[in-house]
Order: sequence, then C-alpha cells, then structure tokens
Amino acid sequence: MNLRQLKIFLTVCESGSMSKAAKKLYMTQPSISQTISELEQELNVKLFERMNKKLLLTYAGEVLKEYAKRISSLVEEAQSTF
Amino acid sequence: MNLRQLKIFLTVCESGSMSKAAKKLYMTQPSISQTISELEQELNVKLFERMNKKLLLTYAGEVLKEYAKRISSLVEEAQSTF
DNA sequence: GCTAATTACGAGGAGCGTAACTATC
DNA sequence: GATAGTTACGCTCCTCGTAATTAGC
Repeated sequence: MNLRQLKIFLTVCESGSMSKAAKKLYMTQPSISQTISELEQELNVKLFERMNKKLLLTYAGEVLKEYAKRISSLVEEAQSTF
Repeated sequence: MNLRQLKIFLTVCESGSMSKAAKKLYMTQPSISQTISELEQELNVKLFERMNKKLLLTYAGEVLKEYAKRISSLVEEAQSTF
C-alpha cells in the first residue's frame, strides 16, 4: 500500500468510475484498473462490486476510503507546510 | 513524498543515525542516505544538521517527524484492518 | 584504521501507456 | 456500435545494492 494507490482509489471512489478517475488524474483507464486490482490483491479484499457496468463500494471499500481520506489530507497538510 | 520515504525518515529519526536505520530496515547505508537527500530536495528543506558525525534534526525535521508519525500509524491501522 | 555519510553507477522491478479483448448499454 | 473495464506487453524510470570516496573518531 502506498500513497499513489490511495490517491487513485480515492479518485475512483469520488468519481464513481475508473474512466472518469483516469481523466481527472491524466492517466489511462488500464493503469487505473491495474492499480485498483493491485490494491485489492495486496489487502486481500474486494474494494468494489462490479455490477452492470456500475462500480459499487464494498464495506471494506468504505472503510479504506475513510482511511484514505484522512491519510491524504494529512499528507497534503504536511506538504503545504514546507 | 511517499510512504517509503516517510518510513525511512522516521527510522533515521528514531535510531539517530543512517547506518542504524539501514540495519533496522534491512537496507544499505547509501540507499538510506539517498532517500533522505531526495526527501530534502523534494520538500526543499534541510531535515538534518550534519554535525561532527552526529545527525541533528532541524526544526523542519521535527515538524515532518510529527506528520510522519501520524501518517504512518494511520497507514498501519488501515493495513491491520484487512 | 574504523565507523558513518555521500557520490557514482548498474541491475531489477514498479508504473504507465498502447493495443487488443470482453461485456454491458 | 459506444462506453467501461480487464488483460497483455513493452518501455521508462525509480529504487536498491555494490563500489569507491570523504571525513570524523
């Protein structure tokens, strides 16, 4: 787990789709998809339910999302300090 | 800035030297040194005062250390959840 | 002379893009 | 057939280790 993954995960959560997240982050869809898969494998948990072309956060996903938000804001705060 | 850098920085802070941090992290001295240098360059701030073979945290270093502790513990908490 | 830190450089792996495929609307 | 996601693959760059250098005890 690293900040890059958390940032991408958060963006997917907020935008509701990988393609939208890709645009926001100026990345491609496959890279986003791959990163989410890696994160799921590393944590050994499913973060999204892939249903009918719609991404749905699992409970684990919701939990991680809250951590990701707190961690990211701390990091941004730290960076803006210097 | 990433979690790897923060982890290494914290270990150097806590152990008081790069060589001790290297042992703790099962890494080599040069890798530690390089990572600290990168962090200083990225944040454009000096984190340690190199005096007489002794590493001394600067004020900026102290500030970053606190952020690093909070961020790292959050990350560990998140990881231990899954 | 030994320990600690920095600098230089090369190898291996992570991360991203392109291309191709699958599937849902 | 258009949009969204996954899989495959290659290239680039990051990260680490080894080797060599500098400096303080």
